[in-house]
Amino acid sequence: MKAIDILNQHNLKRTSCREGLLDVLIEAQRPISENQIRALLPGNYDRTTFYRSFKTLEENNIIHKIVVDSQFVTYALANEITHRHNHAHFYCHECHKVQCLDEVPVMSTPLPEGYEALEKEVIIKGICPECHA
Amino acid sequence: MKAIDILNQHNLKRTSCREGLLDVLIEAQRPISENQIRALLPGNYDRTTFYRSFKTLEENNIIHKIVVDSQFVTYALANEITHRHNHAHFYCHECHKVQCLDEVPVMSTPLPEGYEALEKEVIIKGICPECHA
DNA sequence: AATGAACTTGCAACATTGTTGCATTTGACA
DNA sequence: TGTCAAATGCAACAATGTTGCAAGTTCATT
Repeated sequence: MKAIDILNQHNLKRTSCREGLLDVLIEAQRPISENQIRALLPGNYDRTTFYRSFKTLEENNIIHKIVVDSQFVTYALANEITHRHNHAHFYCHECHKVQCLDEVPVMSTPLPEGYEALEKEVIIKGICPECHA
Repeated sequence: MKAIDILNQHNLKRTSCREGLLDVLIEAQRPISENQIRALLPGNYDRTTFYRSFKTLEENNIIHKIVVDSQFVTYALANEITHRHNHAHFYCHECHKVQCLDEVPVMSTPLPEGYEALEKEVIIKGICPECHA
């Protein structure tokens, strides 16, 4: 699926910022930060535009945001899996990379009476395979 | 357990900021934000002092930080339960309150080969009992 | 192709959150 | 009470994110 198709599918205008942003995320295949995206993105977009693009894409469930820490936010393409199910994320303390664990099921947590769950964010922090000595 | 005792137990100096901060968190009995703490805290401490106090208290496992969103961070007292086990948090979209779900067990997620989990953050977002019509 | 309405962008200004270095003050303990 | 390490307040700065508005684009329709 190409960036242009995604935008068309959602009736969003095809602008170079949105298209570039999506291209970078498609290419990356894992969650990356705003700065990483900017480094990979040809052209120099205003921060405002960037944030507004993120917002639009997120509202349309095209991308999703992963808040690892208040100072470390990443974005990733949403796919059929991430779209339908909640899924866990892994953050590596060594290499600081974030991964979507699509294949890891997020157990439905039994909540006390009266609570209605709408979304669920799971972030597991530790050491990833690549960083294990 | 009073604020003073907690500080002594951890060999931390008893300063009015730390003591007040802990008093407010003990009183609140649920996670609250920096601004909420400040509103409840007599005296007017510098932001720097506040942040450094949070850091110290967190490093000593006296409090823990819950990042609901990059723009919404709360702090809560750590207790025996939260200290020993991972626990889930609930964020209500209506009243914007955060709760520690001490009694809700966080399932140990089976990770793919090679991943080592050290911490796990679970935030469930939805509607809390009080906000249900 | 040209038009036009609606949407998107860039800019300036601002708000919030968090950090660092340094001089001053405070707490703990002899 | 004096001493020293630790904590605080201040100033300056950095990063992240938002808003209003003027100018530029996109896209469907002539």
